[in-house]
Amino acid sequence: MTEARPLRADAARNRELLLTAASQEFAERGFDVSIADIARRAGIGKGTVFRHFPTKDHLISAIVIDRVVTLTEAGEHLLDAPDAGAALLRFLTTAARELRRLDPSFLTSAEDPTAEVVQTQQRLYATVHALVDRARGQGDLRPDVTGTDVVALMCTPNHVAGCLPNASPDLWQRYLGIIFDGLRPQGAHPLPHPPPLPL
Amino acid sequence: MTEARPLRADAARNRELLLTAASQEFAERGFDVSIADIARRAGIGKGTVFRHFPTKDHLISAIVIDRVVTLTEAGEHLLDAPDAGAALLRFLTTAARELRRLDPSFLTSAEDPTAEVVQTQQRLYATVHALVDRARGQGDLRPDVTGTDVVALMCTPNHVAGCLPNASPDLWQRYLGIIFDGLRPQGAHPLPHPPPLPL
Amino acid sequence: MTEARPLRADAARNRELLLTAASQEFAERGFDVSIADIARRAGIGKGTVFRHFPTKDHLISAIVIDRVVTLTEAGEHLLDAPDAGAALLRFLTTAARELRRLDPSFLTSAEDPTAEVVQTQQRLYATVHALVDRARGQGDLRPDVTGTDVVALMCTPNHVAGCLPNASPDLWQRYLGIIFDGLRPQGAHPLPHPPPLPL
Amino acid sequence: MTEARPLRADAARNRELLLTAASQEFAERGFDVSIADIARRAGIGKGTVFRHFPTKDHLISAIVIDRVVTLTEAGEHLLDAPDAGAALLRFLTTAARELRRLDPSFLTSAEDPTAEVVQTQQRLYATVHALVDRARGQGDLRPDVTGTDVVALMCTPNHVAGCLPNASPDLWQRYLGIIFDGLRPQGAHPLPHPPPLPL
DNA sequence: GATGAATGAGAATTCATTCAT
DNA sequence: CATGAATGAATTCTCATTCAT
Repeated sequence: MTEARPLRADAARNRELLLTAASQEFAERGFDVSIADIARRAGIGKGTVFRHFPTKDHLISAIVIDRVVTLTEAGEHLLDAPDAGAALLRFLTTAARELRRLDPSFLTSAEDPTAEVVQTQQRLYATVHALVDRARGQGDLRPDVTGTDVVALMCTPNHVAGCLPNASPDLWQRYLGIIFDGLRPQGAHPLPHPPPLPL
Repeated sequence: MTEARPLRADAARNRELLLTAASQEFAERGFDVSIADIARRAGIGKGTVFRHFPTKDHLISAIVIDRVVTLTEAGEHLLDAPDAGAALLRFLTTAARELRRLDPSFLTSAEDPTAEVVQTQQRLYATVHALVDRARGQGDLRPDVTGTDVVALMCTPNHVAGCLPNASPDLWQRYLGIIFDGLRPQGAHPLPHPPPLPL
Repeated sequence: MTEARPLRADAARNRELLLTAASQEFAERGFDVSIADIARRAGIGKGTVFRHFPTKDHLISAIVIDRVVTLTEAGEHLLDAPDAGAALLRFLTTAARELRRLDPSFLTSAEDPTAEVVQTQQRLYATVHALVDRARGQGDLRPDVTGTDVVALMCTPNHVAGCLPNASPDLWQRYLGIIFDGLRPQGAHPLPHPPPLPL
Repeated sequence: MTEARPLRADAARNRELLLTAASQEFAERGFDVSIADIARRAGIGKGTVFRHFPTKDHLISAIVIDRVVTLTEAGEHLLDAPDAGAALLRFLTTAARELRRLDPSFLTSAEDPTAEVVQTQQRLYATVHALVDRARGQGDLRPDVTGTDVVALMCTPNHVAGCLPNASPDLWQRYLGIIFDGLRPQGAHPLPHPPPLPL
């Protein structure tokens, strides 16, 4: 689903180094880091980056897609869990861990999204919607919250933690706790704005 | 401690035009907009921007400081309000409206913060802490949430709304509602991570 | 027809330096010279080139257009000359002098030609066709040669001379003489291939 | 003086594939095509290209030399033809067909020409001079034209045709016809510039 | 020998910043 | 003071060439 021809051993290793370095740089410093910095961190040449990904955007896409697919698969497994509320919370925990600062806006706002991007997106959305519907159905989620809301909220815990310097690396868990409490039906106040259009 | 020399009338007017234009550009397109675009929008020359602010970062600082001061003053006024919970909510509403995409991380993460930056920051933090303490004291806020948490959460509603393409300009209100519900004491679940160090 | 707002004195001077340097570099080394080389030769910064012309192609266009317009105007004046054959020869002499190695293929093969490019082209073609028709009408040109042929032949003398190392700078005149003799009706042999499509 | 060691069968085959592909690419798209494109067209690896030719320039040289040798041999055969004028025309026809866009300027303008290059060049020049002398001697060529002139004119027909977009692949024949008429003694006008130095 | 992955010099282009007008 | 022209560092991307497999 991702690879076609088997990569040579060294190329595969470099690809991993590259993806790791890029992931970290993107997570730490956002998508504006230069390819040169990524290459340096990966310990490979600048040109090698472009051999693996024809464009910086392709690299970003690949990383985001990889994370999103992992996340989506985790979500799909959670659809079987008996406790739908706990499943949603676990999903959001995984989301925060996987996505870090790679907010899905990159997926949604790509200029001319690849078929792969579109499909990845939709699979994610469908999964989130299903998780949300189940949780709502079991009374574990406030009724006025939609799947699209939850998609938008996925990266929030990291973003909040990122606002604080010297934050502990797990601080996001705290904010996920707060936000998830805001999503529970108990003590929910009516929301002042209608839900966003579905993606 | 702050600059005091009176500006010539036209210079003062240009400064206003510039600040307005920069505010809007930053809010709409982030800090990556070019100085040229800002100058064009302000209807002034690029060089004039640098006469008023020696550096793009200084301009950003000035804008952020301006917003933060406005916000802080609003917060200070709200310290008198009888209903501390409502006051905090009103404060966060103002914060979302004022700050848009200018998250305070710019303040907290500046390389070598000016005295002015530091002071602005601290006045804001003090105010938020006071608002938070009052709300907590009145039982309107869950007891395990700190002022620092609320500082970090200030920009969240905008950030969430920004994850959705074609979002209504007021969509942040919806997410503020959710988050604020998460901050209420009713139905709060214990948080899995201790609070961050105070700023 | 070329400029709109009057340029500042120094900018105008730099523009001239730039156009001159670019002309020479293009003429001597073809369109592949780097912008850096052109800037160096002009004694200006690389960035300045892009202030004057948003793109390398725009610079090339500007130069070619300038030359072609000059040439076209010369051609238009020659339409009044009594001796149409001599007029055509004089036109081709001017063409060789003006165009050097900037063959019109740049005009004809631009990706998405500007309105200005298209218009410049067409004015040139119309002029050449008129000159050719007049010369043919007066019996100074072999009847099987078209205006399009002459357009294509315009840069030939320079190209031939360019094949020889250490050629005298006026050597092209020799090859224009030979080619022009080939265009005369006297002793013309039937051509083995039909004329090209009109441009 | 030329390499003699026998190539392994497959290596010899690859060399042929490479030369063919490179010839075609150079002829169709000029010397700027990338080695990668040539290798792809030849169906061999990029590295193989460099095993056969240490440098892109060496490859170009080899191609040009190959063509020029072929052409020279054709010319040498034509020295026996009874009609020297027709022989020269046939030679120029072959030249246009063989050289396409590979103008001899590559030979003459190489940085530090190989012994092989020099020798190839000189054998060509000698042949052209001989053909020209014979033709002139038989009264089939204007007396003021030299062998060097003809060398320089060899690629002209292709160059002219190349100035027109969508030209028929044989359009060069038309321009060879015109140029050859310009080389005939009938109706020749005195040339305005002395002949170039012999090569 | 053949292959294609890796490399880094160089190209076009952008943009914060400086400085002549 | 205001302006916008000039500058060069930094960025993305290409491609000849080298080298591990």
